[in-house]
Amino acid sequence: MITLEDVAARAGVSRATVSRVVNGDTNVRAQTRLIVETAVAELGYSPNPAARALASSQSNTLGLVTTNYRGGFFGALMDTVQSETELHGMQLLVTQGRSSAENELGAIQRLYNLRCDGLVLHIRALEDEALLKLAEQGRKFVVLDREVAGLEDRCVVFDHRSASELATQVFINGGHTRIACLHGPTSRASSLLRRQGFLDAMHNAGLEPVATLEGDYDMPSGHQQTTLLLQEARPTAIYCCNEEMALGAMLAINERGLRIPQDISLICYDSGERAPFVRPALTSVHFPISEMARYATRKLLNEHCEKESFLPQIVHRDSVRGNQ
Amino acid sequence: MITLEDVAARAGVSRATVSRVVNGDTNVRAQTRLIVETAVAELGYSPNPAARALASSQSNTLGLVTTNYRGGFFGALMDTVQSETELHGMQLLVTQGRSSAENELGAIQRLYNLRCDGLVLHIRALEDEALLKLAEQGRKFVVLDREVAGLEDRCVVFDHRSASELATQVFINGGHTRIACLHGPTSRASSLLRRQGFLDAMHNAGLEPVATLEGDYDMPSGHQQTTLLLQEARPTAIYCCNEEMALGAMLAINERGLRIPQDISLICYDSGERAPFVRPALTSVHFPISEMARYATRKLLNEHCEKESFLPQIVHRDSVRGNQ
DNA sequence: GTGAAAGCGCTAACAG
DNA sequence: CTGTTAGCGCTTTCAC
Repeated sequence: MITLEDVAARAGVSRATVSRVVNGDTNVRAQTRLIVETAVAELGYSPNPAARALASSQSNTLGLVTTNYRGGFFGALMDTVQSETELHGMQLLVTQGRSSAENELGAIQRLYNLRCDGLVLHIRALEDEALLKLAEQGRKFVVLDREVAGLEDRCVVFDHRSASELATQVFINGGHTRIACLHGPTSRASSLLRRQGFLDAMHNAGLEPVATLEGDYDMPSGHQQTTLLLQEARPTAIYCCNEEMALGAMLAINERGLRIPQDISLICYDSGERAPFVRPALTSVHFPISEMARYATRKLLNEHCEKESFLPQIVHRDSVRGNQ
Repeated sequence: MITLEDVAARAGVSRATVSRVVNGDTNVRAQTRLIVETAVAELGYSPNPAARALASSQSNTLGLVTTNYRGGFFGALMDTVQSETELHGMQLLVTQGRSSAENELGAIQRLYNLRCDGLVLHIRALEDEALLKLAEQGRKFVVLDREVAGLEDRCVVFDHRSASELATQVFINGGHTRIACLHGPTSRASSLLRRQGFLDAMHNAGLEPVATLEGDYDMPSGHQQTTLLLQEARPTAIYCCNEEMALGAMLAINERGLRIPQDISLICYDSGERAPFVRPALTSVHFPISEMARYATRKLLNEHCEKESFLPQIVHRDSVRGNQ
């Protein structure tokens, strides 16, 4: 392995100087810099991260902990956070919390033991107090898509309630009155918010929901709940709080011999993975997880980045009937 | 930060001894071990990976490079490789090759520069020669789901041809004669193999394919190709070379007012993400990527693990009509 | 603008 | 079985 020493010898300078040019220190004469740079190139030198980390007591590593790796927008999330991390010349370590507070905390501890310089947390199970305690210990982290009281400045949030309200409003504006909502587990704060947005919009329009059904954010539960719904009621519009459940709902609607949007209109929460690709393409309310993840990573790396807020937006596609 | 030194002082032993117990060296008296262990626990000591890596010139890190992070079975792949890596007390670094030879090589180099002890490569674009050259340079890696001539012992492979043959055979045994195949890009070796298996089975049965169509392994292309197919021909069975295209095919079939399996039977290549969850659940030929990934990781870590081979298996579900 | 020197926290011989 | 002693390759004062 080529070391700093080798490069220094080749260039006829000291190790300190090589270190300076490699790290972009400006206090080096242009000529010296050039000599060193050629030596680096000729030798194919690449700094040893372990030595660097040891000497500087910075690992140059960020950590990402998510609930799980499967489905949903995990790929997009990881992609975004990693791109941003690499843009800063750092590397990313990723771990999953496997949907339990215990595992999530374990993952976090592991990452800190690995000396990560900071963590992006996209977790659901771990309680606020644990996060608060971590902050007290001086740990550096940001929380993605979750509001923690007392940690507002570390949280990158999205207003799920008004996003849902907006989505529901599309139906209402289109003249729909018999509207159902298929939401996620009531054990999750963001599910509750999404449902609330729906209820608020209905209430403000003086409308009674045909039904509010609870699913698991997966396709089978979307299919099952919608099947039950269609047996008992005759909604003209269904609002699905994520894409997977919307796929399940589509299946159930098709099986029943009903058509979208002629018989039933559909809007879903959009992570951009599915909604544009099914037929009919689903009208949705966009959840800008990538943008949020990018901002979260920047925030972690750079204390003073200007505050951004993320507003829900409707993406009109082909699954809604009515005078939009 | 608590160091070895601190623990040594607390326990009244030398640093070397602490290092031994932390690393599970057996040459330590039980009593000494106990004292050290309590000191570790009381102080909350956790070894500094950078220092460790520097001193031992092993990073304790494995790398995984994949084509991309989105869809397909990436989540399962990453999950499996990481679990196996952590089982060995190591950590995993993941990068994507973004489907170009250049990027894939870049990702590999980056990971080696980061001093990864070994790499799991699940890549498509990079040419065999580049891989051969890497091997010559003494780089440690295994190749997942790809056969590289001259590197057979580092490759974990699956017989895509016979998997496809097996799948097609299910249709044939069921009495189908008008069978079409929707395969992936012919630029990819494994796509070609999957198509070949289909053609072989048809040929052996003395049957002429209704059509062989090329898609992009994504849902829109599955939808599009199937739509075209149904305009021009009337197959009773379609074999789809991945799940996403099968979803697209299902949509097209539904749109045409046809039913699965009454009018058209469907079988797909199965990565386990989708096929079991749609309605009707899709009969498929299982591609055991998780098992293969686990084996690949073990192989990377342990030179002498017994050879495993992975055989295609049919998972019967509800999308095939006929006397199976 | 550049060099000398002192570690960063750990592992790995080598003694004893 | 345990301690001593060198480094691992780099960053970082502090002089010059």
